[in-house]
Amino acid sequence: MNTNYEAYEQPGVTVDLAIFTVNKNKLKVMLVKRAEAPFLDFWSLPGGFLMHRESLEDAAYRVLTEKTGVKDVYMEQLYTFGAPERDPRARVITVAYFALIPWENLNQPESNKIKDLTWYSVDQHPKLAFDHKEILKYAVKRLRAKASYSNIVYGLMPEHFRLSELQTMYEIIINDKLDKRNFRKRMLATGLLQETGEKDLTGAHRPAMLYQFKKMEITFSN
Amino acid sequence: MNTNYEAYEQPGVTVDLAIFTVNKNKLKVMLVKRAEAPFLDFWSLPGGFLMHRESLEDAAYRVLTEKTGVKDVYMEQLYTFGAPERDPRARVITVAYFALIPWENLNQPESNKIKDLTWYSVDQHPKLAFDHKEILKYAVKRLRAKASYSNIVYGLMPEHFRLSELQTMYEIIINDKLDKRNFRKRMLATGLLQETGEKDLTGAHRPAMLYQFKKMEITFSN
DNA sequence: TATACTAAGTGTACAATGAACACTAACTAC
DNA sequence: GTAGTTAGTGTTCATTGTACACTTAGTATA
Repeated sequence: MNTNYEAYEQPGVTVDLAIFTVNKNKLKVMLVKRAEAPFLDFWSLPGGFLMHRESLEDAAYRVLTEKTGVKDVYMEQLYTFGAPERDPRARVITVAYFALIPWENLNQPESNKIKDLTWYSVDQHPKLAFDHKEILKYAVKRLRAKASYSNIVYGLMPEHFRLSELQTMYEIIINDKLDKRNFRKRMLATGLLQETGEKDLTGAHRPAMLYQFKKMEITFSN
Repeated sequence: MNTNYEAYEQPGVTVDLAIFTVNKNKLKVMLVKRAEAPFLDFWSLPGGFLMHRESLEDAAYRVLTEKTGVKDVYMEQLYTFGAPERDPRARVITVAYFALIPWENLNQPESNKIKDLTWYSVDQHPKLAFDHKEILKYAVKRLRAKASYSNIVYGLMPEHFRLSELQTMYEIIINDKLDKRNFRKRMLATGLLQETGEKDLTGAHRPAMLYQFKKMEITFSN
């Protein structure tokens, strides 16, 4: 590695986040409204500059916590975008992360629907600043891919849930219908689920057993 | 995204490459000897600072071509490493790439065994500068994983090859033995291989059909 | 209080895929 | 011409994935 530190004026380094949740049967992503140029008043993914003594992951986590108030969420590095003209004012490269948050864990998210932060359906969002459309597209692709071979979807579920809710979550992410019996067989066979003993008595129908995840990492995360 | 460009002194941005090849039945990675501090005389992955009007991928490709003289190789972004203390002198974040080159495509690689560039077996290499040990480990992990669900191994094969050579290549990468008949069935079933019509007559045994890849992209690359 | 409505919960048969396994063919060397 | 070496080829069995329909347990309401 060349260590001639003075050779080039160094680019800016930011992190940007695709923070996903699911609400009303739609996969949604957090967008914030820009308050300054460039792209004034455009929507963008939340992000920020990397601080001095901060790792990339810490920076991403900082932005995440600032915007959501939530800790202890699933997050992973997505990709680093560095096209020379991606920011019209200066050379800026951005390390993109994606994160998953259960809708239930967001603090009164409806009250956040003030003008500068909101949740948009991923397939129906406004024009985005910078190359954020591309970043979002890549994040959705990664999420959909991982949903089919890992248990990443767990990151979107509340503490306790019915199996039918879990199935619906999978269906929303992979955008396809699943067979109920096969789904249940497969999920229970993983050994990652645990009956809570409680039942969900809402609705005019047979009550459902509530499940939770056994405490462990999300598998196959890399 | 915060665009207060003047807020922080910006870190340096480099690219580093894990360039793999296979020779003498060993997976090898290119290492270069550092000619300056820090880590003077340590071995490291080849890399360099990002230039002004250059995309990250162009920078990686530039380093790759400088070091190998080879174009038209498989390369993908691996991960971005940004721990605050990874470079003892200044804040530097690095975007790591990995690349695959068939040994046959390297120009007289033996003559490169001058003191500052060589190929080391990935499981038997000297102490590396910076966090390059971690980067290399991550790259090997990614390569091994992808070998089992994609045709990424193609990137290591010469133009024409015997099926037994392809099998050996897989075995080296995944570090396990494969069944000959099942392997051939599976490979031919992909439809990605084409007989060249030529036979390899070397050796005191039945000659082998030579194959080539149909001209197309490596699939499942992301 | 009986009937309609709704989502929960359950098993089996068939197809597709993956894994194990051994002999014959075609050449060279001696 | 005999020994040595790698190329090339199918079948059986186990495992996994897929398709598919009825009964159960509650609520709502007539």
